[in-house]
Amino acid sequence: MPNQAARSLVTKRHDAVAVVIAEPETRVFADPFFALQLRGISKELTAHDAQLVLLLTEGRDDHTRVGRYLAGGHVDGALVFSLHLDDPLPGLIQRAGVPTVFGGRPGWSDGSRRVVYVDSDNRGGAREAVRHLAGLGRRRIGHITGPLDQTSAVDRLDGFRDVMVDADPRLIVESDFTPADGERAMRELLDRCPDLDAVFAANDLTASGALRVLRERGLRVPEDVAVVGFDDMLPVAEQTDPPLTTVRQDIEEMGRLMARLLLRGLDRGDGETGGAGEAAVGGAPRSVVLPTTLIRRASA
Amino acid sequence: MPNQAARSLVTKRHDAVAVVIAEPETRVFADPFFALQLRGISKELTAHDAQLVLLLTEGRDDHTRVGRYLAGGHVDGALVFSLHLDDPLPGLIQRAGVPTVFGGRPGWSDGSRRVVYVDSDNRGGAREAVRHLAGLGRRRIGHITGPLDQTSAVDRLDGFRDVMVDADPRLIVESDFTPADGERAMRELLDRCPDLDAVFAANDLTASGALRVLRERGLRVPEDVAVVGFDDMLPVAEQTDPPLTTVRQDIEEMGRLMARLLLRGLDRGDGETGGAGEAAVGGAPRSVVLPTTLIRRASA
DNA sequence: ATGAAAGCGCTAACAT
DNA sequence: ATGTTAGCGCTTTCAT
Repeated sequence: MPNQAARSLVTKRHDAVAVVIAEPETRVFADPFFALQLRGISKELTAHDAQLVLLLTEGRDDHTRVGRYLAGGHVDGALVFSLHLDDPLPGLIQRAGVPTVFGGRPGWSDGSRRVVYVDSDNRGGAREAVRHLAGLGRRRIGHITGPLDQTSAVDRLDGFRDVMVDADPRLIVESDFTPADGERAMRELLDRCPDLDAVFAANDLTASGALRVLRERGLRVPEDVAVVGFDDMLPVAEQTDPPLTTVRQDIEEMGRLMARLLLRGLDRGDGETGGAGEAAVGGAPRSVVLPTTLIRRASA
Repeated sequence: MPNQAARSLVTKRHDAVAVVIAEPETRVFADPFFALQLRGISKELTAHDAQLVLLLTEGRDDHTRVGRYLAGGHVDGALVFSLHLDDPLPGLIQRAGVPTVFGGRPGWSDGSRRVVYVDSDNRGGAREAVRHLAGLGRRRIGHITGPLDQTSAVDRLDGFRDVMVDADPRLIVESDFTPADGERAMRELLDRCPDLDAVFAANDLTASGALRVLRERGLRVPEDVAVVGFDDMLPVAEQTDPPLTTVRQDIEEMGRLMARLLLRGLDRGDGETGGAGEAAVGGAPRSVVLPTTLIRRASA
């Protein structure tokens, strides 16, 4: 069997793609989100005989290591996740000159660079969630946000505001996508506005925490307070009591699409079509935003 | 900066190790288990400047692909997880001749090969769990097992039997480590033995499903039925109602240790010591079994 | 001590 | 169509 090192030496191709996950906190892995994306990515990569090199970064010092690795030309491209606003990674990556697709719309304001990303329609999905609540006759609708240094959280908040134009600011409380902090946020919301009749939580994990607090306070869901989440993580959304009405995003498909866009950009695209939200068939890959769907269960 | 391909061509080293996760079902990623192991592995590898190449196998056909990759000499070694009894992977790996450390005791009976693995003391932990229940005065103790084609599940069942020597066979029901099937198993247990007063579930996820069924049937935990889990996955065990008494295993440490053993076997061991359950300091790496601890919360 | 050269195993370009 | 050869960028050996 052929020796890969010799092969790469002459072809300058490695058939390997780096997946960079910035994991500043413990949170990332408490959450099936990354696992699902990874799975989508893995499927697409193996279908193209490319390997997945996983780069987990725990802190600032790791960033330089990742930058070095990417610049070292070990991989043909990179898939990068969960950038926060102040993240030095994009700069490093650009300097490394590696073809990259981002997971989620990057947050930096610099419009000069043309970046390719895959995201869900967070804003549209949030609007649909809140409109659903309003359609149920709810008027005092609270929102538990995600961490506002991530665009997904900001976009969902914007969607909330699109519908609740004059929302009482006390009805919005920032949280961090974890169940535990979802509990804290729900308590705060209830303390500020005991008369609220609905909550839109920025993800399912947060919603599950909120549900627990509601029950603990003796409030019935959905009769007293209706709850909508975001993500539709099956193991969470179907197991809550009551089962969660939520905005579904196809996370595995996002991963698959990221890999596909990257591979295509690397000229390995074989003209394959199909799949919802496909980017332009020929030419340079462009960002794609996938649609979301409201899944009605019992909580709203 | 140096070209890695050229470097590997002459040094025959890649500073990369493969992590192979056999993922026959969807389950693997619903479960934070692998994420935690991965994190431990990643930490140790990056500390030694080695890269992590992730190989996910979805089905039989993927096995040959993995075998080919491993035999292709792309990586210096492999870390292999979640083997089932009938798994063709070990054979392929051995044929590929790649240094390997297994996660969890491999199940095949062939004692001829000397394999290196890292595992928790599943049997001992299970014994401790059941003794705790017995110490609470419980007599009709049920056991919801994991999938019995995995050694971890078998070992925990053996631990259960060590204490409950003459256990009524109806008190044992096989499950698959998921919350949903945990519910099913708990119902079955209750239908068979309405008088049971305790349950040892083979993992926390299963226990959480059992807890839900118990509440749904109006049984109080721990007054009517005491429950002990296994794993101590914080996001699960602390969030259940009531919080779960469980057997803790240090999953991240297992991952770290696997990587350390492998690296040492590759002669990259720099004499580093420390860490519980460390294998022999010099010489070839040997398997290590990490201790478990009972964590008392409210459910038993 | 520093520098020149051979060769790792492959692919691509060239010659037959 | 098949066979031959240069050279990818590094490390290691050997000579200065």
